[in-house]
Amino acid sequence: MDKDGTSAMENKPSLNFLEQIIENDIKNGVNEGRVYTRFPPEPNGFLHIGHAKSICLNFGLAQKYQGKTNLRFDDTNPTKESTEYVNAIRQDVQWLGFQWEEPIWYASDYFDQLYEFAVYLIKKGKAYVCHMTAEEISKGRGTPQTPGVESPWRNRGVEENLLEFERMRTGEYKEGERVLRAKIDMASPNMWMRDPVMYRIMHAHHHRTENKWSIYPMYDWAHGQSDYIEGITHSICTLEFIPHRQLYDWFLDNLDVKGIRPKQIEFARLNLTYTIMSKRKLLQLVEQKFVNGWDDPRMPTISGLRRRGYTPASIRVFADKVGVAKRENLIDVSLLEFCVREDLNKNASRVMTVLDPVKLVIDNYPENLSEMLPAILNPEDPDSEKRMVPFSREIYIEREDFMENPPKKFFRLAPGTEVRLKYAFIIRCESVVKDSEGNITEIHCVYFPDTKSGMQTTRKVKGTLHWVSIEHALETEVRLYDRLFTVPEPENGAEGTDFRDYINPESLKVVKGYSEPHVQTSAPGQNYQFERLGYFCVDKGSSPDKL
RNA sequence: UGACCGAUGGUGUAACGGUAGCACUACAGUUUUUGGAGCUGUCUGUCCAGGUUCGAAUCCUGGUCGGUCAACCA
Repeated sequence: MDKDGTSAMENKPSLNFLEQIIENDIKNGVNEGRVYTRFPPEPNGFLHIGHAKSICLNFGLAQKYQGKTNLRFDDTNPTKESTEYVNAIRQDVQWLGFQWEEPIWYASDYFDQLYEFAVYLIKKGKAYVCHMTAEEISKGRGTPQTPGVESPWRNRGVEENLLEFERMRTGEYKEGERVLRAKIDMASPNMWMRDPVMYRIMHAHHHRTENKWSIYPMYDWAHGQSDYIEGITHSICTLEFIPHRQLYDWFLDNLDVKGIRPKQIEFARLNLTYTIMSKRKLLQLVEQKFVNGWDDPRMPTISGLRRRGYTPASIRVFADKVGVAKRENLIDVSLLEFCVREDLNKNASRVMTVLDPVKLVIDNYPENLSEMLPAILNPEDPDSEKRMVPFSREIYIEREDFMENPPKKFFRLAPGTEVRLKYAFIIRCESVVKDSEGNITEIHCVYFPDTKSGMQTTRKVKGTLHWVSIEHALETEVRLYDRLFTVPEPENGAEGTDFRDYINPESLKVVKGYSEPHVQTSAPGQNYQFERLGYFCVDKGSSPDKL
């Protein structure tokens, strides 16, 4: 027994490090034991599978500890952001199955408040207006090994700073002429503490505040304060923000905040083999038309995965399985693929489709007869609905399901052998017809009427084939998606990365096939697990030529 | 050459001083009214060197290796 009175032998589910931090905070009554998280995307692109991990983390943690989660758009850089992205992101979060606390927040909601905070810091002598150029500031910052030098404007008076800051706001200066800086420590070993920029001048149109502002807060100045204003307790972000944490805390300390005090916690972002996860590069793929938009089914975006046929549940399970820790990771994309397969195998409807058809004639089946045979929509689901499949004398089977000279372990159709047609009868191959070049054009079989699916029979077969009645077949275009990239990832950096060297030409194939008529009545976006093909999504919601 | 973060099989992740477990991958077998389905099994792991301890993946010291940081991006 430990101090809590619980047995050490008990099989407690293990907690990840975030859960441990939170449980610790709850135990110690930090922020009254409340858990309030937020998901704070910048609306400058579509969300991808990496964001999905963050979404599942933030919303999942709040759910687990009876807390709440805000959706906040970090829209502090008007030149890169748009309402189009805002809408796409909202849709993706909802589709994943999460509901944020209303209303949706925007960092731009706090521009006035942030301005007041900045004035407060100026009055405390903790911030100043600097006239140096971006280049001068960067140079003055020094290097990680050597201290920076102080700006000549660093020690000017409060009144002058106030006046200058006001002029920045009213738009008197051109972009780059002035900047508001926090007055911290030019010799700090942490580069982000060497008088970081809080505001820069941008004469840009903002998607929400329009032309009201000519100064915009930097991420560091906006983020922690936004967290504070919203009452966020645990501000979860990725590892590259670790050096920013000191600054995050400095701002909060110097604003003398009271009440809920947010805490920044970092975790390792998701990396996937064969998958580009950088928004900048995804934007490049879109802009340079390597793909047809952010929601192209070959993209690792949430909307791309959705169109590809991924289910929200499969992505949530994936996010859970990859775990969360502080070390850099590279998850094998096959884990993601495993998660969809597992979900779809359990839940997706089945339908028979033949992609590379060869005609098969059942010689002893009546010529003008056809019958409807009952089939299960999903054999993995005991409550599965049934569908009726038409059967007739002439059918298509997959060309690869027949071999004239089969090797030993070939259990499908060959001259003289018997197989079952799924949901139908056992047949035996009697002969084949070939064209002048020796290609098989017809396979002739006999069937055994007393072997209809569900009947008792003593005949044993080693294989079962899928098939489609020619007369009833529906011509379908089947889209097969493979991974977009065949190598792990194009070299980092390199503005001019030529994706052509990496793109898998087989990443999208449109194949003509024949399906049973059931497909016709199905809903747009319906997932099917095609027998022997894995799954694909019948995406009737968009026109095929869009791809 | 500074500061910070990290290191457990091929890939991830657990074990919180007491049997190194789980999942994915790979491979093998088995099975089947189609499998990229099911079932069974196998392979591979605590970065190194010291120390503390009855006992170390875990604690300490020192190394090594990897990552991050010098946008008026987020």
